[in-house]
Amino acid sequence: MSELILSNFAMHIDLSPEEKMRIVSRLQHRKIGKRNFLLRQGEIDRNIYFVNWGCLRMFYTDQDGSEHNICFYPENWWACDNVSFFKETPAVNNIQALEETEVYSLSLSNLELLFTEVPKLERFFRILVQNGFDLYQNRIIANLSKTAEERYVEFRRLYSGLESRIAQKHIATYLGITPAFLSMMRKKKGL
Amino acid sequence: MSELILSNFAMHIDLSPEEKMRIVSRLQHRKIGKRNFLLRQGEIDRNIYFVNWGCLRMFYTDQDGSEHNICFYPENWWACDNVSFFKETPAVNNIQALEETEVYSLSLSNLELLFTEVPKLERFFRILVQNGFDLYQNRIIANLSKTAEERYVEFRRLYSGLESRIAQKHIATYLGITPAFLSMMRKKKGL
DNA sequence: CGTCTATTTGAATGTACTCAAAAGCGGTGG
DNA sequence: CCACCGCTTTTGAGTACATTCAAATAGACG
Repeated sequence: MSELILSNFAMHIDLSPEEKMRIVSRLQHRKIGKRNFLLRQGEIDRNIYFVNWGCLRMFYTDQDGSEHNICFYPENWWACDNVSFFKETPAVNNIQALEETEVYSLSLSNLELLFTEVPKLERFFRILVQNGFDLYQNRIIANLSKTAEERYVEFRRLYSGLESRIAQKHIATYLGITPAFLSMMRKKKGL
Repeated sequence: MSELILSNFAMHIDLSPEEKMRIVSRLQHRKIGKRNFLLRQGEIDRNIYFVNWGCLRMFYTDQDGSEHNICFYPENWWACDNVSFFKETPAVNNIQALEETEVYSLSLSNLELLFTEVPKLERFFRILVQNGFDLYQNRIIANLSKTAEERYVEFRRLYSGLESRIAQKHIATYLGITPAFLSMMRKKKGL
């Protein structure tokens, strides 16, 4: 039942059967119904989540009450508000399930225990943070230099297959455009 | 001569005089002339830089050859292409001096040695990475939800006093607008 | 002082937004 | 299983934000 997360670890580090067992024994396991929250603005993010199936989103709510999607997390992605989780400070973002979703989670204290038990994991999570950094940086570059249409194409490439699973209004706020404009763009391009 | 960098460390960790000495002894010291590069697209970023005085910028060059400023680093900031530095992979970005600049630098191997000598530094650099994450996340949110004018105001707040030191075209590409539009905006608002 | 680059200005254009209305779709209860 | 309600998507007209291009002006630097 935890094949996916183990194969995810295997992308960056080799684990012995014993190490795998140690890790699995520390994992919490949980299902979240559609539209339910794993984290709300103002709370401290106490867990890092691995999505086994389903899909999460992280979003920010501005002064006007408009939501802006920062990131999607379909199966095989790791979700958390990095800053809140590692610094143990109130999150500015929300994390919500877009579908019925199953996650494995690790609290910060369990993660730190695991780091002493399986030191290789330090490397894994460092890479994870770096990849997150990379993703954010690419996003900034895309927002600075690309049109909405190019960003849309990039979204489809990054989250291949996800488009048909989530509402267009969510894709629109991820791209930084209005749902109306996304709809028009799709029609024009026959996408 | 290294007061600024020591006060920078002191923002997050307390160091004994001995620890300070160990750190200072590992620092490289260097001056870079205006318009010179510390890192070019495709190279591996071998150092993390602390700006003692002067100003650096990190920018990305797209297919058309247009430059997009990702970040500025005036005095008391740490500059590096995080992903390239920690993963030792070719950088997609450039780092260049906008003014005659003095930096202290640490190679990855020296940094790792320092981590064993002064373990507190692990905490410091973890916070540094988290702050970088935070900055990037705010930038994404700003790009998704704010107008050019609001982003401009945010830039002036974040980099207080920097505006008068650097070319407007650099501010424009940081904001994701054209120099012409920035000029018009400034005039209209009497900013 | 001259050259080169940066900034300003203006007109025409394009990209994306707002608002409002209509159509589509999904879930829920009878 | 159908009908209805609420939310999402589509469509269109009018508008605002930001761009391009070009020319004029101002600044920086050798």
